[in-house]
Formats: sequence, structure tokens, C-alpha cells
Amino acid sequence: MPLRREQVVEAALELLDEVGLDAFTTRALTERLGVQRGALYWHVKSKQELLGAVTELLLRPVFADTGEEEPNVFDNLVEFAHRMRDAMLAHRDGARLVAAHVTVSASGLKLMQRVLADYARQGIPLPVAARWGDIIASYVTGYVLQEQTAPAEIAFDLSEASPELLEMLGDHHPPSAETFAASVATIILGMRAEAATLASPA
Amino acid sequence: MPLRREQVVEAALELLDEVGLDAFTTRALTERLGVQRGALYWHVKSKQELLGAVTELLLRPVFADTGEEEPNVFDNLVEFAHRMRDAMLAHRDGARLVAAHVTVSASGLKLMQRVLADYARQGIPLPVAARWGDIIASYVTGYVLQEQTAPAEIAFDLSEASPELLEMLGDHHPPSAETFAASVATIILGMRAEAATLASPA
DNA sequence: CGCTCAATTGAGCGCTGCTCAAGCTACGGT
DNA sequence: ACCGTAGCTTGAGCAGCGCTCAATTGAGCG
Repeated sequence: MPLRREQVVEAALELLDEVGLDAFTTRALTERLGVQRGALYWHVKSKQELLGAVTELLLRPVFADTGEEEPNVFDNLVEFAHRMRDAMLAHRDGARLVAAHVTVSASGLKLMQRVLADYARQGIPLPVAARWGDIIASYVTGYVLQEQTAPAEIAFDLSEASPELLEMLGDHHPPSAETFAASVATIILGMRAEAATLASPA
Repeated sequence: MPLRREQVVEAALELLDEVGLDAFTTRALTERLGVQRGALYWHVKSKQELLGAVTELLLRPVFADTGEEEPNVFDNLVEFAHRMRDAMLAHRDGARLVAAHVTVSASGLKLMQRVLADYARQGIPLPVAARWGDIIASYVTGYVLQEQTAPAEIAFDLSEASPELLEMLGDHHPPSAETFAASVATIILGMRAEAATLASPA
């Protein structure tokens, strides 16, 4: 039975979870597939392209269809934020992967198109809606990036370098689901305020 | 005249600007310095540590002291956002570097401590202020990351895959200073709203 | 003068992503 | 039953990478 490209990508994601992005090598992947190194390059042009495909697989749950129709714009964006964070956290170095391979799949584009149309029907101009989506995507990527980057190491440095600061912050400092949810809420608050100024212009 | 560590880091930043992060090799760096490869590792433990130092150098303008005292919280955050974006854009692959090496220098910590104290004097609780700063830092990193990642390549894919979507968005889509400023304004709007709820609790 | 030690040398180790001519199946047409 | 073609794999190997280390240099000082 021959190898399929999708099997390669799935195996790559599993390998990534086991060893992390830095130790991810084509040699380890072909060993796991029980195949010689050269075989990999029939299915995939380069390691870069492979990781791009892995990223798309990783982000697939974000764009899964919920079936709901015309949800509230702001609720929709909040859910988008949490889905994206969950998807990245679900796999080792997920955020680094997304940051390095900002792929937009065809199905993702179709969905985005539909969502933006929904927004427009709720009175949000398309350029504004697109900007809002980009705000969420950018923020979440940046946040999970630091959330997923060896938290122990950073915290230790901080407690050595500036214990006063650590104390000032209380125990709210480490990245957590609560901090993330609160920050998303703050951002959404800004969009609500902007929507208000759009509804009643100066 | 012996080599100094700072010279190494500065030369590394120059090399980065010339060839980009992917083509950045210790060999190219030592050639530029007119030195054998081994010499590099007397000044620096590893390439990873070197890039960390380069990142700190790259971000130095962000934490430069302006001399102003107790500026308005929100104005301060807006300026922080723009400084950070400018610093990243000033060098090739700047955002990728920051994303991979979230370094906080000692001087940066001292400044952050002072700024947070200013915020507290303006009635913003420290955990909230810290969260706000993190929102800006995360968003800006995420934004510049995509802004600096081969814009031509992505735009081409988009126009092929979904021309309707491209048309829907108007010409507002590509990352630009205007889009960035507008998004930062939206986020700050959210913080103002949150500050209002803090001032008059339920 | 001779000592010391910061700084450099140059060879080389193990690993990486990737290429390619050659060979192996499995299948469809005659 | 045969063979050609196309899909897929093999296995050797290339060039380049980050990094190490014993040996060597050379400036500054007692």
C-alpha cells in the first residue's frame, strides 16, 4: 500500500507533538513512516511546505462549521478567539507554527467570506469587519506565542531580576485562560464602542 | 584589537538586515567579522543566545526613556504600540526575531516597573495595567509578524483563490500604517471602556 | 625578561535538508 | 498472457549547518 500525502502530514503532526518543532527532522519523520528519506520528497516539495500543511491541519478545527446562522458579531469574534487559542494549545509549538506559516486554506476563505457577509448584514462595514477579525487573529497569535514559550524559564528570570515587580503584579501575571478571556473581553469592548460611533456618526 | 561582544551583536544585526533570518549563519557572520568560526563561541554561548542579544538590541529603542513624566495611560500605550512596531519594521525579520526570543532586559524591567507605578497613580490597578500592556505587546507582535511575512506571496494566493473576497474588502486589506493605527485605536477604546467600569463599579 | 590569561585558530564531528538515477510494483490496453 | 507506462520507493551521497576543542597567539604586568 503506497503512502498518501495526508498520512505524511498527519504523521508529521504526531511527531511534532512528541519531539517539538526544534527536534522535528525529516529523518525522524521518515523513520516513523517506515520509509526511506527520499520518499518524503515525492509527496512534499520541502520541509517548509510540509510544515505549512501541518499548520493548516492544526488550524482546521478553528474553521469547522458550527451550523449556527447569523450569530452576533461580537459573540462570533469571541468564539473565534477561543477556538484559535485552543487549536494552537492543542499541539506542541502550535503558535510558533502558525506564526511562521500564516496559511489561509481555500475552505477557510469561503467561510470568511460568508462570515463577513453576515457581519455586513448586521451593519458592520466590510473593511471594519475584516480589521476586527485581524485584530483577534493577531492578538491571539501573539498571546499564545508567549504562553507556549517555556513559561518556567521566563518566570524564573523575572523573579531573579525584579522580585518587586513580581510582587506588584500579584499572582495574576502568568498567562492563563482567565487572563486571556479578560483581555479578549477588553478588546471586544473596544469594538462595541467603535460600532456605536459607526451607528451614530458625528 | 580584540573583538568585543557588543561588536559581534551589532554585526549580527547588520548581517540579518542583509540576508534575512533564514540565511543567517554563523559562517557568514564570522566571515563578515574577519575571524575564524571558533572565535564566535568565545563571546557567545550559542546561536540562540546570540539572536536573543540581537533581539534585545533591536528592541532597545522601544524602551528608550522619553523624559516625559506621568503621561496619560492611554496615550502612553498608543505610543508603546507604535514604537514597538517601528522597532520591528526597522530590521528584516524583526517580528520573527521578537516572536522567537521574548527577551526582557533588566533596563526594560526597571522602566516597566516605573510605568506601572505611574498607571497605579492614575487609578489603574496593577494587574489590569499589566494585562493592558500585554494586550498591546501581543497584538503588535502578531500584527507585524504577518505584515513582515512576504506580503506579495499571500496577496497573490488570495487574488487567485478568492477574487470576490478581495473585492469585498476594498483596498483596505493590505497591512499598512493606517490599518495598524486604526486597530490600536479600537483596542484602546476597549481599555477606556473598561476603565470606566472600574471607576464606577456595579 | 618571563608569566598569565584573554582571545583566536583551524581542523573536524555529527547532523541537517535535499537530490537523483535506478528500480520496484501495480494496473490498463491489446 | 504480455508489456508499457505511471506512481512510488530506494539508497547513496552532496553541501552546508551549529558547535567543540586542543593548540597557539599576543598584549599587559610584575
